[in-house]
Amino acid sequence: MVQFVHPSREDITLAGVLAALADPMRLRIVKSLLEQNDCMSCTEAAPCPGMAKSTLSNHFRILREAGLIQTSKKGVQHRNIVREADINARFPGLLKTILAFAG
Amino acid sequence: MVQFVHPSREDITLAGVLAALADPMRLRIVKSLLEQNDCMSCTEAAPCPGMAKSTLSNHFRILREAGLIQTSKKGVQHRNIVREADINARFPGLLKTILAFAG
DNA sequence: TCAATAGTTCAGTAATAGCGAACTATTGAA
DNA sequence: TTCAATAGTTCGCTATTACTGAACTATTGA
Repeated sequence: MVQFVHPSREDITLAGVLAALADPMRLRIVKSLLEQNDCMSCTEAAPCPGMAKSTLSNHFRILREAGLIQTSKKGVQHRNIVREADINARFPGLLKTILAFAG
Repeated sequence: MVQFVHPSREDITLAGVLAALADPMRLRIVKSLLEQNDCMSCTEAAPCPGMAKSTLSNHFRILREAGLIQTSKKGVQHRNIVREADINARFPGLLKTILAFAG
């Protein structure tokens, strides 16, 4: 069983969030997650054409460790949701502002 | 004479801006530049204790190439200003929102 | 002309991204 | 139970990038 690292709300840093979002693919992933409001990684929901599974897994790990998403197991799959409440509590308006400009 | 690379306004990308700001030192540099509204790199204005000159130079280069600052020579020194108008035109509110949470 | 100052560039090392291959965990069916 | 299929992670590799001190360039002023 793999345990996921999720920083607590107060451990989410601005630099960490910005670094996590400073990648077009991860920006798209977060945007997509918010639009679907529930998303399975990899092939299904991730808008990542022709990207290696391991690379995708790494992107999700970076988002997770930055505190942007929460991952839980649901059968074989992983369910990822954006930690909107935590991010908004920590940096009000930041996520919305950034995503407004995301492709 | 060193020529500086400054992307045009429309070449400024969201990912580029976020990547440039996804470093605590560079966030502080930009914040400091805005507060002073005019700033010489290195020792004088940069809030960077004990950081190598080359590292600092590199940070300024990254900010410059992301389109966040404009550098011009003024005698021996370099004058750096934040390209507020360009950033705001491209991503209204983004800079203000991010800097509001910067240390 | 020369020393002092401000920055950049260079070379080396350390850290990180991206990839395929191998591995783990869960489901569902024979 | 056992085995194949599926979803992700981890590993080993290579390629790119960051950090640093040392050397270099450019400008000022004596």
